[in-house]
Amino acid sequence: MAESKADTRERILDAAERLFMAHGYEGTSMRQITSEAGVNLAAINYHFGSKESLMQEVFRRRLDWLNEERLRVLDQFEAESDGKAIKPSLIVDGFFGTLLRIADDEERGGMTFLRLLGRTLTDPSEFIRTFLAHEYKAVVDRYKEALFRALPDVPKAEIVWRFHFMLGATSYAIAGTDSLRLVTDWQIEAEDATDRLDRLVPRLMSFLLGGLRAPLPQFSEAAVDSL
Amino acid sequence: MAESKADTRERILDAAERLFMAHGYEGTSMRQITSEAGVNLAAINYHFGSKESLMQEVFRRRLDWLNEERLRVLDQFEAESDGKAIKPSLIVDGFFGTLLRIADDEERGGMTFLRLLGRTLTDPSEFIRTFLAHEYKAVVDRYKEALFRALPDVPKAEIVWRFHFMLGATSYAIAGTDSLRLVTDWQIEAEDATDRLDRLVPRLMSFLLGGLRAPLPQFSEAAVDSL
DNA sequence: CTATGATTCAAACGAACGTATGAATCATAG
DNA sequence: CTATGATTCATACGTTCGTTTGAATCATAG
Repeated sequence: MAESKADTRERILDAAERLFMAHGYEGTSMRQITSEAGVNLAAINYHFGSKESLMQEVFRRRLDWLNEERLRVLDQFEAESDGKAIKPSLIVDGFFGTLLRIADDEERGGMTFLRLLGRTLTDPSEFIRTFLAHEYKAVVDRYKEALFRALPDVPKAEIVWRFHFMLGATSYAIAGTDSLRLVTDWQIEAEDATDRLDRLVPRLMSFLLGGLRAPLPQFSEAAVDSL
Repeated sequence: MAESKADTRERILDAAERLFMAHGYEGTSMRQITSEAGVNLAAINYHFGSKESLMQEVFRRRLDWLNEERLRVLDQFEAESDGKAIKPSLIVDGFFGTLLRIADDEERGGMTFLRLLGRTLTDPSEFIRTFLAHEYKAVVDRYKEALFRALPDVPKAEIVWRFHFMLGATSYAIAGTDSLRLVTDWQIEAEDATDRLDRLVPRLMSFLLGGLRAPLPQFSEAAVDSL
């Protein structure tokens, strides 16, 4: 019984994860989900209550581990650095590297979940954004604090902005991997898929760290005083 | 007559732009649009043919100017640099700065259009992505070429990736300005809105250039040969 | 074996969706 | 002023949406 229940629930979650990634929340119907999962239409409302709750559960299933792992990694860095600030490259890797390495980990959602997450960060639906914001807040706050300590000469506002920029570059890098690839449409040498994934992490890391450590911007004319 | 027609068309486009930005394409109904525009429900199908065509017209109205301006700026840089490569900072400003300065230009769509564009780059809807890709291709190709010449020591594949990352950071910076602000939730000093916008451009430019000029990534073990 | 609670199922609900229609209204040309 | 073509309008069409319902089926406990 418990197995059947868990089975149906997981089949629904898997199908929903894939379809929400491919067509978005509004663009995916419950009939598509239950059809792809091979379960009855009413199963979603029975097991999750509503489409919204299903969406939240799709994320919670993956984010619980991700956020715990991110905190665990940061704890470990802090324990190993006895009092001194952690290197920015380690902090960035703890947050973004931990996320990106899910790509190879089908158990944790793989590329499907990564793309879903990347796209959802800019999703227009109100309840999704508030849910994600709430889910992320604690972890982001800890990483921000770590960056403040690691870069004492950089104004905090600047660090927050750059964290924002890093989030954007990362989410777009994974969400757009085959959507807006058309835009850039690299006639570049066609690295095969695995290559591309293996190399994405170091490539993105270099970019993020370069941006994080870039020279501070010069603001024109007025309003320079507060710096 | 022509005025009334143009008026209705523009009222629809304005309302659609705002609502698509706020709720997404799938999340916005034709009844919401016509209601907000103060026109009859059938007006959209009469003037645009379908909801999809309306969406395309919403973008074309803004992108036509943006793409022309980007090409114009690049042409000018090339003319002024007689033969020599253009500085990366100018190229980046030509592409991303030109975009971001729309924020202050209500005539060209202002923040509403910027947010819509940022969100749409990762939109799940198939036809939207193909439309945008087609609309962007020519301009992106010219800017890529300019970057290739400006950074002859950086492998082309790397430049293409970093262009991708810059696109992501930018679109997220504008799309998420009040959505995922919750995530970062800066208790930082509350710069007022105009300040924030004035400073966003130089802040983002510093970040983008830092990322673009970052040290090249080191790939682990195998597959380093092709570099 | 029987009873009980959990799960699945087919079927239907009302609401909202994008689109189509034909008459009414409008502005202009002759 | 009248005729013509463009625009607006109220209304309806057929689908699809998320959700609900009550009976059928299943697994386990007594």
